[in-house]
Parts: sequence; structure tokens; C-alpha cells
Amino acid sequence: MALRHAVLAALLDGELSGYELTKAFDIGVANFWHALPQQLYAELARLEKEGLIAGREVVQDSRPNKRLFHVTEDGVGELERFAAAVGKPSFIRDDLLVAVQAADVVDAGELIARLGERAAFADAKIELFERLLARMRGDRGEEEFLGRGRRVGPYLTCLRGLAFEEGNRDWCRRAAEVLRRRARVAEER
Amino acid sequence: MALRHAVLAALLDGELSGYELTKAFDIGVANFWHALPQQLYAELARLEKEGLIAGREVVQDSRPNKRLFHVTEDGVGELERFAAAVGKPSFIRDDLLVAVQAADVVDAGELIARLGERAAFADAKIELFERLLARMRGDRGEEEFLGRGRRVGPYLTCLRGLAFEEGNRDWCRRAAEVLRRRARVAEER
DNA sequence: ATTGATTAGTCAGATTCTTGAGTATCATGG
DNA sequence: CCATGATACTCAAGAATCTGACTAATCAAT
Repeated sequence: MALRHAVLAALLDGELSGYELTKAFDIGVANFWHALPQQLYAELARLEKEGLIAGREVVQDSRPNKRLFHVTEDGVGELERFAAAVGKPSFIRDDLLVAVQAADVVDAGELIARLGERAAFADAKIELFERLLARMRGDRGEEEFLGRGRRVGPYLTCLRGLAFEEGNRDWCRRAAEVLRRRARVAEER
Repeated sequence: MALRHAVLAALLDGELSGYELTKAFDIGVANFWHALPQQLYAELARLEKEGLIAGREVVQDSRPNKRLFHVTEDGVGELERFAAAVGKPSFIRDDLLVAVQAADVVDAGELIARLGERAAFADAKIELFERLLARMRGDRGEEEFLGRGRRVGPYLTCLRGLAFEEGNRDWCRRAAEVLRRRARVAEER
């Protein structure tokens, strides 16, 4: 049941609409959790019913109206309990890794192509995370921001997201290089 | 539907029983996918019914009998198709990251404790992965093994697992250090 | 003038994953 | 002699997640 806590944690940044939340949890951004809009709207409804968040209607004239949510005191309490409980370690679950595990029987060309695509995707996320980090720390240096900044939680999770994608990129490049080298050697014979 | 392909990929290593599979997919080992025994036995049954794997009964006298499975030609074909299809990028989903996202409102001491536990867990996995890698490459150097070894798929995924856990460990240490530093500064005031 | 993108959501259904319990045998240690 | 742990699996139920479709308005571009 971490989705509810992920939503609570995201709402600490300030009031957000369901739609804004969906962008934060989008596959292209999510630096600490991922979820689809349908899940998020359902979770927002549950959280509001339980009093962990509260919403207020905002009437807009040039766009559809929206509801902005914020975490209540009870919601913060729930987060406290969550943070104090032991969580299970995260594990890897990745289609591309499955394909590479089967590298010795599948077409190397296809695999190399997938690895290239993933590396490019990782590059894009790396750039995105770097921009996010720069925006969060403003004109301060990283050490100064982490020492004295107001909200370091999102910064820290963004750092993990960045390192994760750097790991993805480096590994994809390495794996592709290994497979290319082996393909060349196989051809020579 | 990557679990089925993960099972197929795992069975490329040689004949395995359901029980042996469960150990490979265990939270403590899984370097390319994770799943519980219940899922694996169910998936094995489905795969056998569809003819992608085949099993043979092995009678043992000092232990319960078991069934060893291997991938059929159709199974390899299925893996080929899977590897050629684009997969969605993997994303992060981690309780501990959620907790750190909320770092600015939850108890820092608890969070630091969780980060320490996770770093220790990562350390254990790092050691495990390093042993696995050493065993796979035998007396050859890494470059030589990757260039000429028979089965490099599992080696490559294990490398990713290793890098992932190193990333976890480093980030946990860094985040804990930042939180400790901030706690000290807060106390001094 | 209409197509496509963005904002702001909702509904139903299927699949996947997790929780929790249970069966049965054999080996090992105290 | 009994408890624990490893081997080898199974069943049921529920929670979480994903697929796919749908409404409805505004804005920018063709």
C-alpha cells in the first residue's frame, strides 16, 4: 500500500490537482514512484474520504475547473507511521533485462537496437533530472542547498532517479558493446 | 506479460525445477526479475500447457520427487518475439524513496535508520553478485569471458544488478549523511 | 474550419501480484 | 526424541496495477 503514501508525499510540495499529480507520476518523470491516472484519481478519492487529504474546488474560466488537494494533519501522521515502518527492499523488474538474460538465444541485432533505444531514453531522463535538480537548488550549490534548503526530500529522490538512469545508460551501452563485439567475432568465423 | 518470458529466460540456464526457479527469483537473488513461488508454479503450468516448456519427472528417494523443465523450440521462438518487441522503460517503485520524498515532515531518526538498513542489505547483495559473477567467469578475466564465453546473458544482467545495488548503497549513505547533518544543525539552534 | 494537443477527469474489466495458509517428506542438531 | 529447516509444491482470496475506452472543454496551428 505505498501508492497512498506516495501520493501524500507528492502533495507535500504544495496543493496539486489530480491532473498535475498524474504528470508527476508519469513514466517520464516519476523519480520515486510511478502510477497511471486512473489509479491516482481513485487513490485521491480514497484519501479524501479517509480525511488524509482535503480538496478545494478552483473555478477556472479558460480551462475546466479543477480540485486542488493538500495533506491534512492526519495525512502527515500517516506518513510518519509509514516512514517508521520497515519497507521491503525494492527489486528489479525490467523487460529489457529479461531480454538480455536470453541474449544467447535471441537475435543480437534486435537486442542491440533495444539497448540503444533505452540508452537514449535514459539520456533524456538524465537531462530532465539535471534540470529539475538545478531548479530546486536555485543559485545555491548542492552542498549548501542540502544543508540549509527547506525541502530536501524531493531533491534526494531526484538524485536517486538521476543515478538510476545513469546506471541504465551506462549498462545499456556496455551490454550493446559486448553484443556487437561478439557478433563481429561470430561473423569472422 | 514479462513474467512468462523471465521464466523462459531463466530456464535457458539448463533444466530447473519449480523449486529451484523460486530460489532464482527470490528477492535476495533476482537480478533481472522478481516473483513469488505461487506465481512461478502457476506460470510453469501455463507455459507447459502452451508447449513453450516441457517437463520431465525425476524420481528421488531421499527427497520428494520433482519435475525439471526446459524450454522448447516454440519457447525460444516466443523469446525471440519478445526480445524484438519494444518494452516499456522500467521505472522506480520503492517504499524507501517514498519515505525520503517526505523527509521534511517525518522523523529524521527513523528515516536514517531505514537508510542504514537498506545500505546494509545492498552491501549483502553486492557481495552476492560479485561472487556470482566470479563463479560465472571462472578463471577468465571479465573482458575475455564477455568476448568468448558461452552464455553472457546472465552475466550481463548480474552486472546490472550489481550496479543497481551499488547505486542503492551509495545513495542511502549520502541521504543518511545529509539528514544527519541537517539534524545536527537543527539541534544547535 | 477542422485537426490535434492540452487540460481535467471517469468507468469497466482483466491481469498481475501479494498475503496467508497448508501438505508432505527427509536431514540435521541438540 | 523433537524441533527446525530444507525440499517440493498447492490453493484461495484479495489488493494492486494495467488496458482501453470515453466525456468535455480550450487553444494553437493548418
